[in-house]
Amino acid sequence: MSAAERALDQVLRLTLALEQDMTSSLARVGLTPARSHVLWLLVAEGPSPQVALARALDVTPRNVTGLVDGLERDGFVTREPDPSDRRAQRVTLTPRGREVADGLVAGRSTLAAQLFAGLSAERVESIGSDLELLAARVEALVAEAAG
Amino acid sequence: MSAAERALDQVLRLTLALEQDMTSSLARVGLTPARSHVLWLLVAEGPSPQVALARALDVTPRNVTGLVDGLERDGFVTREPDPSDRRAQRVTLTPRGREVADGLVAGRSTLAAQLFAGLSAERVESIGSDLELLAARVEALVAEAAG
DNA sequence: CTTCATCGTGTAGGTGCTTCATCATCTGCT
DNA sequence: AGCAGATGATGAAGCACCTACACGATGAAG
Repeated sequence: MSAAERALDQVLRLTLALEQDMTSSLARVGLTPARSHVLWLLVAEGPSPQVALARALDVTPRNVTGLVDGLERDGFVTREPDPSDRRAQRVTLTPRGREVADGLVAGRSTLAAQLFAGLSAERVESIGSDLELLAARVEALVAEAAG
Repeated sequence: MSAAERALDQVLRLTLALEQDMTSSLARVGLTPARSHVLWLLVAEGPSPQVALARALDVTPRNVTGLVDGLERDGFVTREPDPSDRRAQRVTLTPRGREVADGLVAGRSTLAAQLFAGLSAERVESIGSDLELLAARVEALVAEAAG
């Protein structure tokens, strides 16, 4: 097995472990990965119509309806009429939703700190740019495959 | 945003892109990620009882039943009686299944080569060990959370 | 030979995703 | 103003992946 294949294996191992870690962390606060993405967006963008969420998440609007259904049922968001478009539903964080969403942001910082603890700033920067290169290459492959 | 957070963002970006790339590649040969894992195992381990697959995949045996149902329906595997245990079903690759599974192995090599093309051997090794460190740390977090 | 563990699967259900159809509303063009 | 077509959200139907629980069949150990 080549060095590149070994490195790829480590990437896959990392992705698998990260997914497990994030899924279990989210479950502890009553969230799933997909629903947490919605909260994340709402923190970043503020109250948004569902179609905007669908575009940002790269999923169908129908799917956002379902995700928001779950978040609404669990008290994280509410649907409110959009003042500028009577067709649209503006999804808005409840106080509890904002609390949990802020926890997500904090959790991300904590995870970053744990992952790179004890590494010099230069090392972290270097790892970051390596990862950026890899990510860009995979994205290019995806774009190529799609186009 | 700290350097660590920026690096973590690149990890997440990489995982997202990789998932998209792999999912679409697999779809082209009529496979889903979960079903491809089963094929991958069958290549590595040879014909296996379903309970062994469940343990290796870290999912419930019931789930393996469903995955094998799909693979069987699509002609990738067959269920055969286990000669040493009449309760067990030995899952075996069909010729077509083996062909596709060999393609998966080849695809992984190709992807590794594309990802690390143009990088020196030392650089690839270095990236690999960085990734290994990160993966180990995340796995430690997962184990801690589970325990 | 009885008891207990194990293998696979039926049933039921939750989540995430899709396509297609539909209704209400918005928008641009005449 | 009025109409045609685009757009926002959702119902219906369906697939993939996963779970827990229950059960029948078989294995293994006393």
